[in-house]
Amino acid sequence: MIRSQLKKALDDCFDQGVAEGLWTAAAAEKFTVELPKHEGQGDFSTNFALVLAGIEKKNPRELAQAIAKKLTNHTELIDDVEIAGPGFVNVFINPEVWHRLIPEIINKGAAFGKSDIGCGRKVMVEFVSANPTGPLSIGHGRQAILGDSIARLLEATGHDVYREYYYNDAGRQMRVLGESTRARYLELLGEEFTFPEDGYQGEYIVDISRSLIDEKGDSLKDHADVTPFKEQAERHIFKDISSTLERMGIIFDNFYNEHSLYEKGLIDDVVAELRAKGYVYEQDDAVWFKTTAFGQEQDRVIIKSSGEPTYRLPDMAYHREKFRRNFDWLVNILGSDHIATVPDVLAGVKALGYDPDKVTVVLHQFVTLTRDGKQVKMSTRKANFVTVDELLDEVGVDPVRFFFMMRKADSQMEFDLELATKKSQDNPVYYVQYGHARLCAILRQAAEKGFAEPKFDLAESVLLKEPEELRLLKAMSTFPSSIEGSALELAPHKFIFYLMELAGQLHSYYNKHKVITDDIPLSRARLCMIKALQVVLKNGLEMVGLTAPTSM
RNA sequence: GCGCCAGUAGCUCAGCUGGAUAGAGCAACGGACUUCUAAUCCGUAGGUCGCAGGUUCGAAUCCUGCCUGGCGUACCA
Repeated sequence: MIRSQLKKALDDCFDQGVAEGLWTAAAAEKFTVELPKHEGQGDFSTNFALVLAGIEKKNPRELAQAIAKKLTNHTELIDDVEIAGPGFVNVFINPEVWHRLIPEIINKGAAFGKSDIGCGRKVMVEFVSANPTGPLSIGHGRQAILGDSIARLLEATGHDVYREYYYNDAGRQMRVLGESTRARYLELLGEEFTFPEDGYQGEYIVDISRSLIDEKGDSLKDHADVTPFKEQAERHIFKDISSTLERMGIIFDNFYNEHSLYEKGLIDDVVAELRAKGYVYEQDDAVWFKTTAFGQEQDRVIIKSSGEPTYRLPDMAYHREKFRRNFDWLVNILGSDHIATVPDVLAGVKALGYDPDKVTVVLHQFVTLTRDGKQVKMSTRKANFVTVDELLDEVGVDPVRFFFMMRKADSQMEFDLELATKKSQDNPVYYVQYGHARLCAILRQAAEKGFAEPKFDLAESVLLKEPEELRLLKAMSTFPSSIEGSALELAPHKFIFYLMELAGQLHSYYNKHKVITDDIPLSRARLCMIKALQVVLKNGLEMVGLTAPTSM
C-alpha cells in the first residue's frame, strides 16, 4: 500500500515533467516501483530513468536527477532520494509512514490482509476429484492442499469460493474394484475365487470384504452381479476419503457425481448440440469431435464404437454445467497426467458457446516419494503407496499442509519420508509457528509486568528506529499485497515464502533486541509493534489453514 | 517424432511479466542460553544459474537450437 502511494507520487511527477516538456508521455505506465535486493539501496527503487532513457534517447542520469528533484517535494512520504548505478532512483521512505502502520494493523485485527479485489466474483475451485477406488495417496494430498489453500487465498481476497469434488463411480475402474472386493470376499469365506488380473491389491479391500461378511454373511457368495460389492467398496472408500479430507481441514461444498450427467440426459444434450453446430461426425462406428476446428492436430473420439463415451464427453458436459451454474471463474486443479484432457475440454467449452478464458487450469507435477534414499514407485493398484492418512499420522496436519504449500505446483517435488517423519522438528512450519508463539510469550510477559494493552502513540513510536524494526514494519506493510499476488497467481508457495521471511526477521530481531526493558516508553513502542506483528503472523497462518499456537 | 513441465550451492527448493553484488533451508565448520521461549540467532565455507548462440544500456529471467529428466501424445480416466 505504501508502494502504491509511492507509485502515485511518481506518476504525478511524471505528469509534471510531461507538462513542463522535460519528456513526452510515451513512457507512461512502463516504469515500475520495485523493492531493491540489497541494503542501502533505499526502501524502494524505480527504473523510471532507465525506461525513459530508452524511449526518449536521453541520458538516464540526467533524467534521474530531474525526477529525484520532483520526488523530494513529497516530504510526507519521502525522506530522501538518491541516484545509483546506471540510473536507478532509490527512495528512502519517511519512517513515520512505517510507524503509522502499527495502529492500522492493530485496529483492523483479523481483517488485516483481507481485501475485496475479488469483488465477490463466484469462483469454483475443483480439486481432488479422485475416483473412489482407494484411499487418498500422497499425490492426492498435494492436490488437496494446493486446491484448498488456493481456495482460502481467494476467499481472503474477496472471492465467493465454491469447492467441488467431481467423481465417477461408474466405468471400468469401479467394476474392477467391485470384482476385487468380491474375490477377497470369497477368499475370506474359503470359497474358490479368481482375483482380477489388474485388480486392486490393497489391504483396504480385505477390510471392506470383511465388513460385507459382517453385514451380509455369505449371502452374496453366489451373487452374479458385482454391484453390491462395488457399492460396499465405494461407500467405505468415500467415508475414508472424507475423513482424511476433514483431518486436513478441507471441506467441500459439493461432491458432483458424473453419473448424474447421464441421468439428466446432459450427455446426449451435448452430443446433439455439437452435432447441430457441425462439430461431430461418425467414422469407424465411433463418434468424433472436431477438435481440429479448435487448433488441435487431430480429432478425438467422444463415443467409442462400443457405444460408451470417452472421458472427454462427460468432462465437457460437466464444464457446461459449471457455466450454467453461473460461476464467473472456473479453477481446475489437475495432476500433470491429466494434461491431455485440458485442450479437449476447452475446445468443448468453446464449441458449446462458453468462454474458455474463464477456465484456469493449475497443473501440478508428481510427488516422488523417497525412503532410505531410494525412490518409491506409487501405484494404487499395487498398494505400495503411502496414504495421506499415514502421512498425517506420522507428521501431523500443519507440517503436511505446510510442506505441500511451500512448493510451487509445476515443479516435481520430492517427499522425503525420513525427513518428514524422523526429523519433523526441522520442518519450517515450526519456524513460523514458533515466531507466533514467541510474540505471544512477550505479550504475556508484558501483561504480567503491568504493561497495559498496547496502545499506539505516534510520539513514542519514533523510538522505533533500529534498522531491524523498520525492516519488520516494511515487511508487514507488504502482507496484503503478498496475499493478493499469491491469490491471483494461484500460487500459495509465494505466500508461504513471505511468511518464512517475516518469521526470520522476527527471530533475528528477537535475538538482537529486547522488547521489555527498563526504558518504559521504548518498551511501550516496541510492544505495539510486537502486537501488530502477532496479528500479522496469526492472520497469515490461519489464512492458509495453519494453526497459530500461543505457546510451543 | 510432437506437446507441456522442469534442469540454479553437496541435498531440497525460491527467484523467471528483463534490473544493481543470484538467495533460503538442510548438511559441514566456528560461535551465542544467570536474558521476553535456543523449535532461535550470529558467522565461515559452498555457484561456468544444463550447453551454445541471439536480442540490449542490462539476461537465471526473453528468443532459437541442442542435451538430460518427468508427464502426456488411446475408441484408459
